[in-house]
Amino acid sequence: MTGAKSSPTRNTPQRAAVLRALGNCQDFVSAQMLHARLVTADCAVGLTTVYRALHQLQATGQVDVVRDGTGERLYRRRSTAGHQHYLLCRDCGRSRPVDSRVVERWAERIGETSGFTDVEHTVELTGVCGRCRPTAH
Amino acid sequence: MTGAKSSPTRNTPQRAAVLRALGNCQDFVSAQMLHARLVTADCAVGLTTVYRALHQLQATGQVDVVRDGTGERLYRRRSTAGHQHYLLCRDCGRSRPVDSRVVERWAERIGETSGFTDVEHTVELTGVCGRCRPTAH
DNA sequence: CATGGACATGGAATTCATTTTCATTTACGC
DNA sequence: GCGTAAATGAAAATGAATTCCATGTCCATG
Ligand SMILES: [Mn+2]
Ligand SMILES: [Mn+2]
Ligand SMILES: [Zn+2]
Ligand SMILES: [Zn+2]
Repeated sequence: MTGAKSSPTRNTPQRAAVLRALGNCQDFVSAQMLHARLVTADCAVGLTTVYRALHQLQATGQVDVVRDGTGERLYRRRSTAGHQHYLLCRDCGRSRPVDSRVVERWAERIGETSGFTDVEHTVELTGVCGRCRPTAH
Repeated sequence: MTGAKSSPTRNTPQRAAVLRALGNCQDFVSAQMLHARLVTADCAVGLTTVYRALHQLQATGQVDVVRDGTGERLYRRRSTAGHQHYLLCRDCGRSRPVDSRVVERWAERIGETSGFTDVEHTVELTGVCGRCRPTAH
């Protein structure tokens, strides 16, 4: 087995701050945005540490990660345990979870029949939300 | 309608070279890889031009684009007209198209029922192909 | 209380794909 | 051939993400 090396994690105020700031965000935020907020707010945290914290949170399944159009990673705290996919507004970033059971089964089936192992999937939906839609004249 | 601005395109040897090089590739390649090949081969093309050519090809639906684990964009000439999704080997990059009709319908339905407009989707599958799978002892 | 070592931090420097700039060249309708 | 908009490409800029590394903090031990 690949040595199940539980990431050794100490509780530091910085990590707490990152998690807290993440909790205050309604929607997906980039590491940079998050860092900017933290600098503005009470507890300043280094950008490097923000990235490290986000990596850990991802590794332990506490955040969902998506990529925006430019490839930048966006993070969002995962409330309900479990895998989720989202529909994101390309303009404002607003997001909503979507029911992806159909896709999960589809991906699973491909994993079983493809001859590939460890099949993982990325599914992202983007659109323009009601608030961002230009009202017809 | 959104002004159907047909990209005015002149026929240049560079663009031809990019398209030709792309045709010679079995699988997804990055702009950088493609550029490296072109430099080695007969017809050298500037990196900038490679990027520009790929953008056009993407805009006109002549290539499929995916992102690898690091977010780098990979391109592949689209042989059969129409939308495709792929299962990629994380180790060697080998790819195979997958039947995604289920997902297409799913995405379409979400587009209709979500209150979002212009819903687009990204679906990527990655795994480890037979050739890359470490043989059990 | 030291002392030590493992873990953490964060500013600076680095990496690297992609984009921008801009002076120069080229394709092509007339 | 001419004129000009389009295209090219070298160099510089951009920007997210990572790596370096000197410094700081936690904690188990004696
Ligand atoms: Mn899923
Ligand atoms: Mn599709
Ligand atoms: Zn919106
Ligand atoms: Zn492989």
